[in-house]
Amino acid sequence: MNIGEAAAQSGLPAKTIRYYEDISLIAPRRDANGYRDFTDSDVHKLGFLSRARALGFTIEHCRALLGLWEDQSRASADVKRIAAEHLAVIESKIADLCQMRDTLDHLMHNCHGDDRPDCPIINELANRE
Amino acid sequence: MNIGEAAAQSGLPAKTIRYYEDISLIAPRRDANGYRDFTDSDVHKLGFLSRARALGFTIEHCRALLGLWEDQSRASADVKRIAAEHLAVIESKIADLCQMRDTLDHLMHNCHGDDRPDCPIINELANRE
DNA sequence: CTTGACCTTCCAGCGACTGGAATGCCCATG
DNA sequence: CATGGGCATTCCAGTCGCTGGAAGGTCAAG
Repeated sequence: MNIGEAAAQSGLPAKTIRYYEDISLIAPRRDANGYRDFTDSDVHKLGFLSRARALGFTIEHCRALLGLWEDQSRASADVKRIAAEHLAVIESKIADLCQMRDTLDHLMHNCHGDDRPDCPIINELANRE
Repeated sequence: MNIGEAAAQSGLPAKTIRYYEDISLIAPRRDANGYRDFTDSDVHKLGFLSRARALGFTIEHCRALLGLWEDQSRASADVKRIAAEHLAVIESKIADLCQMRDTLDHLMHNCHGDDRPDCPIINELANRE
C-alpha cells in the first residue's frame, strides 16, 4: 500500500513515516515508480512505534524495543530494563513540573491580579537573593 | 564586569548569556576591547531570567515578564495572566506524563522481567488493535 | 488533455541552548 | 620581551523529533 494508506492505518503522519525511514526505523520496499510500498507487517511496526512514542519512549528506545519485539528469543528483563529507565525519566520530569506548578500556584494565589502594579509573582522573580 | 563573573553571579552559563544577548533579552555594553561589560542591573536581569526559566516559562514569556518587571505602572493582572497561561501548560504536561507513568507502571508490574521472552510490555506495544 | 490528488526529494525551521573551532586579549612569570 | 594560560570574541553545527514548504513526478478520472 502507499504511504497515505499506511499513515491512515498507523495513525502516523506521512511525514513522520518518511522520517522514520530516513533514520532506518523501517525499510519499506519501493515500487517501480519510486513510491514506497508498505506491507501489513510494516504497518504493524508503525503502530508499534506510534504506541511506544505515545508512551514517551525516545526514538533510540523505540529502536531497541523494536529489535526486542522482533527477537523471538528476547529476555523480558531487557524490555523491562528499558521501561524502567524510561519510567525514571518520566518520574523525574513529573517531579520537576510539580515543583514548578506548586510554586506558581502559590504565587498566583497571592497575586490579586488587578490593575495595580504590586505583584508577588514579579517580586519573586526579581528578588530572591 | 566580564561575562565569566556575570555567569558566576547569575548562575547562568556564559554561553546562555551570549545567547540571551543574541535574541535581545539583554544588551550589555561593550568595553573598548569588545568584551561585554555587565552592570549589576544586567546581572539582576539575568537572575530574573534564570528564575523565570527555572519555573518553565518560555523565552517569549520571559521577555514579556521582563518588560512587565521594568514597567513600574504594570497591572498585576497582566503578570497573572501569563502565569495562568503557563500554569495551564504545565498542568497539561503533568497530566500527559502521569498517564504515561501509570500505563508504564501497570505494564512493568505485570512483566516478570526474567530471561523468558514472554513480555506484556512488548505485547501491549505490539497488539493493541 | 487537463485536473487534482497523490507521491517523491531536499532544505529550512522549531526551542533553547550546547559544543567546538579559530582567533584575540590580558596578565604574570622567567 | 617572550611565553603561557586563562579569559574573551565570533561563527558554525548539532541536539530531538518532527513539520512546513517548494519543486517536481505519477496516476486515475472526466
